[in-house]
Amino acid sequence: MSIRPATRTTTRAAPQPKAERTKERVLREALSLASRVGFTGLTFGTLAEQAGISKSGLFAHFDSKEDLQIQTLHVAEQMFVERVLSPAVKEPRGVSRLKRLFDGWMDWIHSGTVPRGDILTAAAFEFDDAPDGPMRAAVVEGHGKMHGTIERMARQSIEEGQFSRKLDPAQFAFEFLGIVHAHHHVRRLLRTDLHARRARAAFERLLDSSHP
Amino acid sequence: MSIRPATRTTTRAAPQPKAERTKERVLREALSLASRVGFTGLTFGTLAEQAGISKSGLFAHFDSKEDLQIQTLHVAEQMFVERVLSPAVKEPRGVSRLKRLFDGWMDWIHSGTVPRGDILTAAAFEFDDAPDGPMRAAVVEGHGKMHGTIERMARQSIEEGQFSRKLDPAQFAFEFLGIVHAHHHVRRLLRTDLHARRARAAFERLLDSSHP
DNA sequence: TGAAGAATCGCACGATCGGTCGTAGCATCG
DNA sequence: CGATGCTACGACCGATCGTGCGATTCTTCA
Repeated sequence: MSIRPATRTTTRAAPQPKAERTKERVLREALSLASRVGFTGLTFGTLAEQAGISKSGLFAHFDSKEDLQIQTLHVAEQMFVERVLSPAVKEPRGVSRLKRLFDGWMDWIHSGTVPRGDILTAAAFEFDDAPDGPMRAAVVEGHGKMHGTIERMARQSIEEGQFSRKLDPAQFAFEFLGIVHAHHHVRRLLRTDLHARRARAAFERLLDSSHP
Repeated sequence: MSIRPATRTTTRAAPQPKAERTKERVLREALSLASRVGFTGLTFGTLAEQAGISKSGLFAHFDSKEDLQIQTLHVAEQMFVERVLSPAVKEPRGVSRLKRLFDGWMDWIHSGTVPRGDILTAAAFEFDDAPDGPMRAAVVEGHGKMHGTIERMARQSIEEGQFSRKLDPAQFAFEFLGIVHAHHHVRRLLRTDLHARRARAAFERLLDSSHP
């Protein structure tokens, strides 16, 4: 929200509070809309309608649809950090931190508040076969960061003696993300929460076979 | 290919070979196109261009875009059965059959021929958040069949004494499909084949922890 | 070969998309 | 308070989408 648009290259003026307030409101609506219809379905027309603003009025805040998508994605990432990552990092390093991350992620997926569902994983699914572009790059970068974070946590678990020294942290991260993504996918495809326990069981199995 | 369109409800006439030849060719092009741009990107305009036929000429074979998508999907499913499922079922029941299924699936994903990549998993990803409709229903049905098949193979592995009696076949199927889907996703997102070995390692780990 | 009917085409439609532009109103600040 | 310039608006554009329709060409078979 505090990101200044790249177009504001002229003598940086003092913040225009009015603009920032509307932009914040619009981005909130954009997040809600994108979590229902995806980032591709995040249309200027529908967003304008939902935010109670004119279509062309949106262009005062976003240079293009791509710009709108990326800014909305960043808001979502910020929320993910606040709600999932930060609480996890407060746990002591090692397995308990990994467990907290997984639990928090599950809660994030099933959260009743905006954004509904795991909008970041949804974005990754949506843009994995998209042509190159800033949005795809942003999604790939987010995935890389997440993979790195989990890998690091796995490595720390080895150092703490909770994971076997033979464990490959990158392999662990791949499987961790795989479980989350598989759950996300089945949940959306079958429109049921029944598979949360399957994901948990898979995670437990992953932890079991990682122990020394 | 042999599917007679539902519209042909009048006194079933003798087959019109010309139409069937064209339709077969068009469906081949549709499969190629859909594996590159997805089923949503499978457009009458671009398909017409690629197949060397006029846009309106396509409507002689397909009632609507949905009809086109579903028929293309069925062709892909048929190919999957021929190339992956049938060879696997030729193996003796039990673990070897499961291994053959997994290996065949991996080969199918990396196959250089049309369709490129796992178009069925791609369809599942594409329509998991789509509004209800015939195409989504077809995708869900395909997923259900696949899940059931793997579940059955896991159950047979238990009966053969190769899997532990405590194993939950449905959990096994969830994780099997999860590995394939995770691989598919990462492969598309990062545009690299490096993660095939990660998927294989995950599958080996799944088998290991399923043994009695 | 010629008639019947299927296969295909050209053309146009209404909707929706991302995006532009000129302008009016209003918030901000000297 | 009044000038400045940001914010928001309505109208509009060109492209593309799925689809309908009447005309035309080609296949098939008696």
